[in-house]
Amino acid sequence: MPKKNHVGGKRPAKNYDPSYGKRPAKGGPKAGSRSPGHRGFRPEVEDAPRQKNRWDADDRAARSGARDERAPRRFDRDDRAPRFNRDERPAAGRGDREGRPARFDRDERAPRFNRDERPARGGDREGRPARFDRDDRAPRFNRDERPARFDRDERAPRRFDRDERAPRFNRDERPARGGDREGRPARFDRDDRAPRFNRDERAPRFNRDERPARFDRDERAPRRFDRDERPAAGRGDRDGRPARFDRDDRAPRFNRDERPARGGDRDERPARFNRDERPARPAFGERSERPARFDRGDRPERPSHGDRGARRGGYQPQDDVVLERLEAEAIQAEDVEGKTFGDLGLGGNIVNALAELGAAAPFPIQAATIPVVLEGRDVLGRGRTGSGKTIAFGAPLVERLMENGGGKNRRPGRLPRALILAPTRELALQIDRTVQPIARSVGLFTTQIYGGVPQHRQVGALQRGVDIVVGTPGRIEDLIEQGRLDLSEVNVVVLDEADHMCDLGFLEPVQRIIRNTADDSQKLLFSATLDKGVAALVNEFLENPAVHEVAGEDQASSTIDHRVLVVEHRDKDRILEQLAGRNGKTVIFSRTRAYAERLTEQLEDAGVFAVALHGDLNQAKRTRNLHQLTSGRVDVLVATDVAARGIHVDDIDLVIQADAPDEYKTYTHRAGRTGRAGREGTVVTLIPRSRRRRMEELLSRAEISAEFVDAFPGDDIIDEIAGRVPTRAQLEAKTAE
DNA sequence: AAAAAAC
Repeated sequence: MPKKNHVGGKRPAKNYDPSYGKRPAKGGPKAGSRSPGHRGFRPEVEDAPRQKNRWDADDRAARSGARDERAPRRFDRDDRAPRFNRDERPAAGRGDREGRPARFDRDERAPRFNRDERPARGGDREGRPARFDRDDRAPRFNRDERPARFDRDERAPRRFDRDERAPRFNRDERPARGGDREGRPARFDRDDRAPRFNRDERAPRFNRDERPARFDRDERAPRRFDRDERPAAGRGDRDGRPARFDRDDRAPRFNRDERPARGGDRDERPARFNRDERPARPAFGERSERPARFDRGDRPERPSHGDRGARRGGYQPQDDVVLERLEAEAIQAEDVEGKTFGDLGLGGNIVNALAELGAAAPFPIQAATIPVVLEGRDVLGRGRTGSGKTIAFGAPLVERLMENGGGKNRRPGRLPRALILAPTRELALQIDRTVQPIARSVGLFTTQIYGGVPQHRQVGALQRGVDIVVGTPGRIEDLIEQGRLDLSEVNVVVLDEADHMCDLGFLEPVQRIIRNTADDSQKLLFSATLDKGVAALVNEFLENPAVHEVAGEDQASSTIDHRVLVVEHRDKDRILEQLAGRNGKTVIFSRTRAYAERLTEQLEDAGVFAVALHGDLNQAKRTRNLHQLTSGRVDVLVATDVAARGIHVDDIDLVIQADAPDEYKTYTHRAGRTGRAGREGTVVTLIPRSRRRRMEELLSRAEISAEFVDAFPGDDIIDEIAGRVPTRAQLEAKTAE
């Protein structure tokens, strides 16, 4: 330290009084050996003549030395931090900070990203990997924002941030720097930093964080989005807990050991709570019967909404039990007119929160299920895509917690009392964005528990105490197994996309999770395609469920126009380009991740900005790319079925199925990304001639009628579907021909 | 057969 300061400082001894004055004074063996030999004495002796001599004679040496240190400051803030940190670390106490190196890496990362991205911007995209290009795109739109965001995201979340505040300054300054890069420092910095610091630090880093750098990125990005997307919500979490988050996270670790103890309490608490709070619950005895009934019937093969509505009570005997009740509870759109959320039994705060969310008056499915959920009954809700199911279960769920809660619910460390499960992370996030504001309006907290991001934040939130957990099965079960998530006091469980949650691969984890909730917890199952597939869950967990749907939800009342284009395989790419190169938000579905990826690149090459969404992307990219569409920075999203269900993006007016779906339910859900809340939309499915028959059958099962048309690149029908009005380029082209 | 869901 002193040496550096001295050399770098090239200033009068004043600055070094503390260390300098002492050394010579001590004159001890150590001080003497060091300082006198090298800089220790020089400075003082030279002090008098110093400045001049130095500037002249020592100039070069000093400067060279100084450069090493100063250059970094000016050019490379990244460098600086690292160096200073090095020196400081020992003092700071390495024990805890072995993790720090990570910071350095972060600093370096940004640069790296920039490098890759910049060239891309340059316009050499073609040469690069498809993935990079995508990343670049965002930059194009967000140039200014990205770099900054990445940096912020990475550090903010970290507990190290506090210590690293210096680095933060760097962040802020970097952006500017980014601009200057080209001129100079960029190269310098790169050479200096990355090689040395990174190599050494990286290895250790992996150990510390446990995760590779990539994971870190993922973790941070998501956060950033949270902020952007959930201004209110994001802060909501922070209002009470903000700065403490990091700290809290650490504590959790220590608490780990303590939790086991909790486990012991679980058995007791849950039981008591449940019994006391939900005495009204129906007896278990009936379970075995009802489920069975549900099992038999519901929708044997392909029951149609239309049929149902048309012939009430005309169902097969086995279905009668369920269906009859269903019919009895079916709500007519007319019945909803004039009703308010308050009329349905929701409190003022919740009603206001809903209004702020844009829900002024209840939709049919909401009017149908909210009162029943408030009664405490198990509910099966079926409302078509975009009909408002999230609020249908979210609002009454919060109201229920309020009724059963009381002040004791705010105590730190309280266990969650409601659980909402969703099949994808994006959907879980989306649900939370709706439920959180509602919960916050009455002082309740929610937290998201899903994979792909570090768990410490999630665990920290749980330890502080939350009322509603929203998440995906994997991470939830993981945390349960770790003893960090106790669902024993959960007395309301919601399964969104319930039928999908009963699919192979989901069912068992979901069952195990539900078994961790209170025995008599209220179960709410919702889906646009709710069918007998949920029998497995209904049989085991639901009691005398009320089944609700909205009458008249058939294609005749739909706002979606369905088309099928029969195309030659070789024409597929060009037709997709023609379709996607439109104005307006478009979602393209592919059957595989690889094709989604390839198609995204292909569209890029064709000049159509597009982003991908599939399970091969890290969570940061998934979140970011989806946000690109919602924010309007990009109009085209190419996705696998990860985006088929539940995802709501305003104003998607065209859904393109580059690959036809295999199941009618998949068709229904994909198509449901458009035509939401009564808006109009178009769904176009591309199929090879050989698939025509199969497609017709699928549409029949989905109770959808669509026009089949042979199409070739350039055909008017394609432009028509894309919503192009024959003007501009098109007219010119035709004129030219 | 694929996709999703933990690390």
